Amino acid sequence: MPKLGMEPIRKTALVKATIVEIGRAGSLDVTVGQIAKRAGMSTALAHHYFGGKEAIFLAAMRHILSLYGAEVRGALCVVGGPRARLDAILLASFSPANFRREVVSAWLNFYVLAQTVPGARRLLAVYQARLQSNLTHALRPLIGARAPGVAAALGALIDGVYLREALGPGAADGRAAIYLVQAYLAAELNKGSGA
Amino acid sequence: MPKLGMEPIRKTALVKATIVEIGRAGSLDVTVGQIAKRAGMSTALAHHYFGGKEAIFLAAMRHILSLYGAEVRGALCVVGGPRARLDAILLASFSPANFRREVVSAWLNFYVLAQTVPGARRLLAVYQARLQSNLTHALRPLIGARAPGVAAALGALIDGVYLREALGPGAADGRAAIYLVQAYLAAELNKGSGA
DNA sequence: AAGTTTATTGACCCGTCAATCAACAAAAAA
DNA sequence: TTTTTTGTTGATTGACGGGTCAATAAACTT
Repeated sequence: MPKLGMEPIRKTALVKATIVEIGRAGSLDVTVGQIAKRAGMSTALAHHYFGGKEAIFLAAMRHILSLYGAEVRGALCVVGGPRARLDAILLASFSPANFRREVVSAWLNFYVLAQTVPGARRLLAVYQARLQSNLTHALRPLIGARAPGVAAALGALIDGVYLREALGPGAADGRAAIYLVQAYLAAELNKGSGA
Repeated sequence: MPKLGMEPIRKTALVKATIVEIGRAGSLDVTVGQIAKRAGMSTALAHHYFGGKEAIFLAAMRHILSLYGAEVRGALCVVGGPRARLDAILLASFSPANFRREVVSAWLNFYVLAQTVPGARRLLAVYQARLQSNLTHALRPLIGARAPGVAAALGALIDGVYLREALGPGAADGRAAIYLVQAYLAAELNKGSGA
């Protein structure tokens, strides 16, 4: 009973199923069969629409990234002042959604993939550049020329804190992460006015 | 021509071969056969000494971690003042050895493994606790009670900077990483004396 | 009605891989 | 010297996984 216009539906179903399965496995050791089954179709169909396993993974990564991007954009377009913009970025970066098991697993494996798969590396560069740009714009009114450097550090700090929070012993707590990064921000802003 | 006392030799050969192969593959998609071949023995022997693939991986991770620990200890035992101790930790953390492809790959896959393999998670916790302890001890004379909090941030920053440097576009540059972290340190120390 | 495009699958092929085992070799112990 | 321990491997196995393909069926076109 093939209905027409199935392609986008199947593709998104596969992408979502892929993220879930990566979360379950904690790695990319996920078979096309598992993904297809969870998405409610045959393995052959998954191959038909994506052409191969790697393409499925990349589509899933793109999806994760676009979700995060949307969250940041959404948070940014509401608030006004530069300081509030920074907080909005932090809030979006450490939102509970980003600490779900599937998302954490996707990110970690994304890093692994970025070593060898050019597509993944490009995607990662896009994410980092966007974060850098957002942070720099928000920082510029506060610290002027020092903005790019601080933004770089801030971006790295966000990644590092995320890593530790996600792999830490207890349940991930976004608030603790935000608090920690805000303390760094306070130090940098203070330095600007003090020196 | 079996000589006696082969076990430690074979085991270290396997561990080193494992790290090399992980670096080559960029992932844990490495067969016992590849590892054994590089180590100059049969797959059966690898199984004989380690009992299974996961045990080989964990041994390799332990090796990476112990190398890093030794590097830090070595750097620490030479210098005197608290500020110099901090720099020593940074220097060891961002030494060229840590940016070799195999080491980067081992770390990234270590993170992935830590999600699901308890042994890997424990190992990671040990590393983080040791770093935290080293940093706190070095920071205490400089900023007193604020030391633990700043150490946590510093640890996260080190991980984050490492990640970006290792996955960045160009060749990894430890000096840039050190410079970035030192800028953060300056801000935090300045804050302490300024407020 | 005949032909084309889209959707879909079960079955299959080919390769790979972790793990096992039987067997052999040399040194050490008895 | 016989036995046991240690070292070592080739061959095998059992399972699995990615990818292909032929075949089927519904919808759309002419």
